[in-house]
Amino acid sequence: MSIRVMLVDDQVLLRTGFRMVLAAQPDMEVVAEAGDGVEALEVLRATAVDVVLMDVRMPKLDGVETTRRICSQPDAPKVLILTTFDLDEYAFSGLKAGASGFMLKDVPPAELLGAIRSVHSGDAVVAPSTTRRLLDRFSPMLPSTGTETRAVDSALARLTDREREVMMLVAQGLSNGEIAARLVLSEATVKTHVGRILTKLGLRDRVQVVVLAYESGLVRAGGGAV
Amino acid sequence: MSIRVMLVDDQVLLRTGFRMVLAAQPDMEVVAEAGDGVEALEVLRATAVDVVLMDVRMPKLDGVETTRRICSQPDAPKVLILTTFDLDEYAFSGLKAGASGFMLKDVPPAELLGAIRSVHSGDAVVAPSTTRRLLDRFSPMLPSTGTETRAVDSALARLTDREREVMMLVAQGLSNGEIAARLVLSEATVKTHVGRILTKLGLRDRVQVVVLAYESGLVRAGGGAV
DNA sequence: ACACGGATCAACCGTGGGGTCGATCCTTGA
DNA sequence: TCAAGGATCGACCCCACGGTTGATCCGTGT
Repeated sequence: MSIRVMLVDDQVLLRTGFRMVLAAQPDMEVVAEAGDGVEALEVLRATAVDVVLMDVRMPKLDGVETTRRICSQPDAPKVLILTTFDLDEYAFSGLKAGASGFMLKDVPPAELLGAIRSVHSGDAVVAPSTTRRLLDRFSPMLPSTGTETRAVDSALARLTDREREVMMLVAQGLSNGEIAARLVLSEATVKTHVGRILTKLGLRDRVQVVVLAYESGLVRAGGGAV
Repeated sequence: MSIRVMLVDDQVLLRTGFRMVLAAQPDMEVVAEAGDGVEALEVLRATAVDVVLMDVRMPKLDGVETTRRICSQPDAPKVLILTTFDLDEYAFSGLKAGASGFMLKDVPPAELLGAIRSVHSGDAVVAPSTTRRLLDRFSPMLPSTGTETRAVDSALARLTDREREVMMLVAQGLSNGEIAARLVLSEATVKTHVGRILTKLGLRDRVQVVVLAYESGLVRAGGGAV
């Protein structure tokens, strides 16, 4: 089945150009268009879409906010943000809003098509020049606070939040040192946590932790580790 | 003037493949090769190079450390890191060490060539799937549907039957001794097999083997392990 | 006949991981 | 106010693990 693409941009000419390029692709089709954010949200309620090409600067509702609302919905399409300049803050805020990619409007068609396919298959795409700035900005890492803990196993439930957090990283194949760096802790602390995890779960070593993490559903295959 | 490329990888076959691809390009030439980090640093002292294609897993001096030393020098060439999988920390630590890019070894040649040109012109390039994880790390929770079994499958196919048999047991959390008992072998033999598995798959330790086994579908959750 | 890859084993060694004990700091709640 | 549990860190020890090298045996293919 072909990739259903939606174009959101206030410039009609630009939409036309993109439609031309996409029309030449056997595995893509433009199923919807919109000239601003409000219109985009309306159309999306009535149309099944895989990938949204989203402009940033638009009347009524800008691309970032539109992206946020789209991505907050269940079963949301992937959003690929397009903009003319990359020296603004739109790139980062757009990605934070849930976009899967960010590209300049002047990319070669072939690269844009590749980006659409990457995004559609679940990957993220960022323009090379933007990537560098992203890396520069985020190399000092932040303490992540993703606490979406559901009721799991009785044994797993006995773990503290912190221990479960460490366990997730162990289950991704990280060493104690790497976990310490990621959480901004000393390696000694990580060893303490890992040791407690092993004791509480009755496991021998971190290898078995990984197995249990997958078997218990704490971690699901396809989580992006590979 | 054409881009002077250096290949650093301990697999001669892989170097040959890359050399073939690059030789067909009018704007590129392979001016140097090395099989490990130490050799790479030596050669670099005597040869002018624009872009280095660097493997991560190598004997003597790994790709990350080699990259760090290269990039710490004035007038250093750009380093593009290549690896088989991206499930480990190599990507991040490589970029942190000063690399300008990170790509999987199984990228389409056209994409690799594009990456080399991007890096040479000063841009940063990161494989799409890695970009996603970079983003995930800093903006919690994005829908992830990693479809990236190509590289895994090809590398997995390089394992012998016996190695795959051992890998299955490793993936169930067994120690080398337990595997030896299970297969009626000496522990030394098991260690040999495990070592080869790690080398062939480009992994660091048995923990990552478990992760890969689940992520690649070699093992599926619900198998009654633990 | 020979080369080659796979399977088997051995000895060495450095390191990361796990066990144990102990310590401080903080929040929560009785 | 004090007890309890969680989070953080350090020191120590031991061993499984992984890297390296090198060896033998066997089947396949040239």
